[in-house]
Amino acid sequence: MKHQQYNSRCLAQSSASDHRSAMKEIARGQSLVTQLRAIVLPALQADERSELVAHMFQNILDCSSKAMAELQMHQARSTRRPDDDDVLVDDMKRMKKISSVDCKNEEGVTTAKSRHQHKRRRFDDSVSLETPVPLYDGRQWKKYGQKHINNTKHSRSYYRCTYRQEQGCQATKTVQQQDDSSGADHTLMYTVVYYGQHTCKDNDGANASPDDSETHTTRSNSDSQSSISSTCTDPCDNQNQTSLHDNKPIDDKSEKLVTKDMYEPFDMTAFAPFDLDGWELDALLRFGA
DNA sequence: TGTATTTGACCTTT
DNA sequence: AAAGGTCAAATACA
Repeated sequence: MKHQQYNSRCLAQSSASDHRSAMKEIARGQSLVTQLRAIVLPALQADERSELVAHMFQNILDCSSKAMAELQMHQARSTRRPDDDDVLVDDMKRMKKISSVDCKNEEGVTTAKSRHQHKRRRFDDSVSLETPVPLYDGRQWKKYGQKHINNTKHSRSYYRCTYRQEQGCQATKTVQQQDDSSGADHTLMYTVVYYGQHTCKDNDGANASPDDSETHTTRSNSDSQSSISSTCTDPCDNQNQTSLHDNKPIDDKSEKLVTKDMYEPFDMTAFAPFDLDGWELDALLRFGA
């Protein structure tokens, strides 16, 4: 009996590790497809075929996302131990505690306490990948914070799905430039960690109103050291910010490149290099070179 | 003027 | 107490 329990636990553990390595591979595949898309799409002319290619890239990414979700579900099941029930109970208690303080004052205004109840996220709920194009993943993200992380040169940026409010999509991600990212090939690499699954239905833009199509707008801001665009253009790097396009330096105007509709799969202008942020263009061109 | 981003403050977890 | 995650007022931009 004990032997049987031991065996089933071993099986569960090996299966969990299988899942982890499979998830890693899928994440790697996603990263590669994303990078490939970033190279291929700008090179195509805006015609029906390029739309088809964009659509196919999106489908590939959607498939791998679904596979990832399946694996996560299986992993959650296979690694679940009896004492996890205690954890669940503990979490429930905590939730109750949170909701109990989620009160409003007499004027009906949410208090500071209720606003700032948030649990630290669990790393095992996440999928991380490395990419030179951290925002170019076919999803629409809205930045909600940035934080300097200990022992790292570059700050971490926090993004959540644009459709969080409209559709309650809980997907979030963090993006952080790797400290050792300026290697021999000068490719800036970013670590992107995804938390939660997208439950929104917008990704082909079909359900989004035209006004919603743009969410990722970054700008260079001389008096601030943040934003993703300045993650790679942190104060130390600012001088190095030159456009690699035709090796021309960025002028004042192009320094404020705005990415409009860059995640709109069927809008081919979205993939035009000039629609990319300076840092993205930089990463893209370096990677493509 | 509306919207997105920045950034300091606040909160939870470790 | 330190670190990480989130909020929301301030700010910047189109």
